[in-house]
Amino acid sequence: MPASKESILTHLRRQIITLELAPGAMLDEAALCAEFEISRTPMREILRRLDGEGFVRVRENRGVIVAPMDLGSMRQFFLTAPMIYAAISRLAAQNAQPEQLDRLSEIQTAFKEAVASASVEQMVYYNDQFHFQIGEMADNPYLQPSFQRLLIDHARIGQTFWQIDRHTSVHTPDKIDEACRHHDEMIAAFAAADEELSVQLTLQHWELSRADIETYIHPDPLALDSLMTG
Amino acid sequence: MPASKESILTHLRRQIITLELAPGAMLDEAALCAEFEISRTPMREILRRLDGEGFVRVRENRGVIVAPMDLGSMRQFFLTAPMIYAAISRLAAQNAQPEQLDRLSEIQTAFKEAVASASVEQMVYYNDQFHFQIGEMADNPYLQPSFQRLLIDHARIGQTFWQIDRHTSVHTPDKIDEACRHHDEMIAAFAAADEELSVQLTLQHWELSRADIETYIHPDPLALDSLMTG
DNA sequence: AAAATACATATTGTATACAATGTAAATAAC
DNA sequence: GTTATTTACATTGTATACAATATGTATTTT
Repeated sequence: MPASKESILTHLRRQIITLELAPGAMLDEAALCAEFEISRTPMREILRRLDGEGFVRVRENRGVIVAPMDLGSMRQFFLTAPMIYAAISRLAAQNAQPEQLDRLSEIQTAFKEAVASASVEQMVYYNDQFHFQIGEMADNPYLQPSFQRLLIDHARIGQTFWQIDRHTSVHTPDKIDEACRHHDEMIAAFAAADEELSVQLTLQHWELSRADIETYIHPDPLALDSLMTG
Repeated sequence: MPASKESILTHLRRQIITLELAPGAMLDEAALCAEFEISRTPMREILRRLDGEGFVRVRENRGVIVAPMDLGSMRQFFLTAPMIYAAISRLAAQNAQPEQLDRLSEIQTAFKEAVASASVEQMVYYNDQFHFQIGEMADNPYLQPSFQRLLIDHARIGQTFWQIDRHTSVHTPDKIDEACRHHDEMIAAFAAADEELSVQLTLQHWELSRADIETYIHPDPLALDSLMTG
């Protein structure tokens, strides 16, 4: 039984934000057709849609690659994210519908389960879903596309550093617990339609993430003398 | 000779922002194929790309329509535009390349010609191109998609009110001259990499546009007594 | 006569064959 | 031995036939 287009889109989006498909990786059209048991026409449509959403890049006559993550856009990412996140958060507080808040709580439950089971991939996925849902709540067709592009790279950058965490065992579960608490507080702020609190919490949440990433970009230098003399 | 895909995209984008294709209008796939002498496959790709860019909406099994302009998103438009415009402007001042500034000047020349020939459609088109180019200069892959969506509706709203202008003869060429002067000053500010001035001019430019539109939404009420007694 | 169903038609979506383009290996030229 | 050019192959793009879905009309039912 061939997969539905919607499910294939979801599957590929997930693979990309969890780095299961690496930035810059070539996507083989024929292989994907075989994998999902559909013909080239709808698969090409899916890939072009993912291009429109910023997940992949379709290059004329030269195949499709997963959207690269270069250092240049990293700078733009840190510059842009807080502004858009704050704006989305304010709008979410203004416009959140009860059913949307329920959905947000559901996602948060799934996120907590992922934290409990220490699955980095699941954590990244449900964290992304959590913020995506906030974007839905904001209900601003102009900001949405930028916000969603930020989420793609935020997930991928986060995944990168959380993976490093696992290897180095440097990881502080405190950070994740704090992020989780932020989520709970944000849900409450949205439900209370408290714009200022929503923005404030969102910026705190961003700062936590930013500082975490920065730690790995600018780590405390090694003690040179001990290396030289030890 | 069939038209190239790129030229078809440009053509349709232009028709949409100049309201030659009205918001909500049905696009007949077969008719477009005949018009541009290409088969359905590449035409469908074009329409889906335009969807990704926010020009049209592809509805599953129910055809393609020009992106509608409802009152609800109008509010979001006025809320969002100044923030994004200011951010793009600042980045453009930071990152503008000489060739990009040359191109911006070229577009401004074309805009002035449109003003001189009083062609509303041409004015809207080159004004859009002018701001689009500023978006290119900003070179921020995260903001670009939101900015471009704002430009689509800004062009269409502007076109709407300029057309009313023509009918009512209420129009003040001063406004257009002022917008034109803003453009010149913005070019200079970008060239000087003066971020603060760029942002300030952009917000002035926005305010001019906003006030102009508001005049038509909230016109001075008619003098009731003169109607009753006249 | 109004509502519901079934049918015919038009439109959209998918599969696939064919054409065009890019890539890489092999040969030729220097 | 290195660089060009040619040629074969793989991949991407396009046209078109066929399948599925929606829409509007005619027929039936109440």
